Amino acid sequence: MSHSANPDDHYPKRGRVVLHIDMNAFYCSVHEAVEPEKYKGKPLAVGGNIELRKGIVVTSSYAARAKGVKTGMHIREALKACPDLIVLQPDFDLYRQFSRRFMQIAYGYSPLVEAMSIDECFVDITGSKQFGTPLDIARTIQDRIRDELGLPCSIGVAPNKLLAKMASDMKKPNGISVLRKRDVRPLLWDKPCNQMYGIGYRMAERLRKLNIRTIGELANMDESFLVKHFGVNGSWLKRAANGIDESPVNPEREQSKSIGHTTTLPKNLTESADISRVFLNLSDQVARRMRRQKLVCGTIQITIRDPDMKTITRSFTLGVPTENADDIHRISLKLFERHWGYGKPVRLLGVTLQSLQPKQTAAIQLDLFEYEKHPKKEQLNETMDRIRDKYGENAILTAGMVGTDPSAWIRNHKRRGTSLQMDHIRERGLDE
DNA sequence: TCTGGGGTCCTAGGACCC
DNA sequence: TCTGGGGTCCTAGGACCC
Repeated sequence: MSHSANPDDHYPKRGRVVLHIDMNAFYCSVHEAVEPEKYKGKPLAVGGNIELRKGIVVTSSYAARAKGVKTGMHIREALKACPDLIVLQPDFDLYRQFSRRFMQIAYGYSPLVEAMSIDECFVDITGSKQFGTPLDIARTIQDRIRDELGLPCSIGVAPNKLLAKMASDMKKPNGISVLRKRDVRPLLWDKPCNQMYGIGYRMAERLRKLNIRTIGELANMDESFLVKHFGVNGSWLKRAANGIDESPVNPEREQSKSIGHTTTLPKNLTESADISRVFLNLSDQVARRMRRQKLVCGTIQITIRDPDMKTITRSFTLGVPTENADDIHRISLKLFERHWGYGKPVRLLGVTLQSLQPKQTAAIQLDLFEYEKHPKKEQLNETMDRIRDKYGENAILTAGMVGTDPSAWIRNHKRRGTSLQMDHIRERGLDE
């Protein structure tokens, strides 16, 4: 494996070694791993339900990609390109279990694991010499994820997060790529700017207007010129294009800053009864997710999208933070009525909780007496949460949640008993 | 008969306070 | 009649990411 007997030789004297693990076609791969006899090697897409106007490909398997299926494509078009495509509805509880398990494997080689999203993480292995060279460790992790979970992944090995992230992208699926600072010039400088992590469509356009098309051109720009045009972002741009990134791998992901749910409605809605029911279901689900993390929210934001895809948000800050679905429902409706009103059709509705803080600190900061004004309600919340954890979201429904209209689909998936919550990983780290 | 859903971070103006 | 400067919070929107 290693060319040198001493792994020491493969670690920098100064500086870090960072891995970026990127699961390949994650959602589809999970379904293939769980039911290989049905799905292994088949053209597969995880996507929305066309009947409910959610007909978009979220992820597709490599077999499907080979036939022209792409993320973001309408299911209809995907089926045109690949008639034998199997379309599956997403199962996020299942994905979260596998997410946790692959990160746990990485955690065996360093405590510095940062969950970046459900299918990606960074691992700082600067201090992991006892497990071998960086390449040894990357291979071991990749093998174990394949053997123990049945999932493919790509791994980037680099001196920082930015390069590790870009390295994991270079060989898919099942690749391992090393990207050192000296590789940046030959490998990245001739690539267009938007290939750089952190530069999206808009920024690339703005750069193009300044005649900056490649990462190399960006790297060689005058910093003061970039700062003049992009403010503080200017220095970041130049440093990134030169492969410089000091940001640490942070295993202690702070608590969530916001928790939200949005849903595209099966049909545009205008009626108050329908809209109220959708907000009730959204409020209920979002409040439950917040309580699971033992948080309360100070601000409630709603999202409204009209049939032309124009989206607005409106928010309201409470005097006293809450954890109750009915408070959230009441405020959401009030915001909707104040800023939109009935009769104007809406295509999508959402509820997002912000200004989150631990319930404990809220209770201390605020007058405890004021806060515990409704001890019975708190007990009721806890009891109902427990029952629903055990028997599924539909075990208890409040009046008004039930509807023949499919807004109820929001909670229409059963929770598995063994389901592991990403929320908990975030909250307590990986070694709970 | 277009274009899902979950986030983070940043900006910018106005209110309000000192 | 003119009018500083700093700071925080709230609100709305936009860019970017997976």
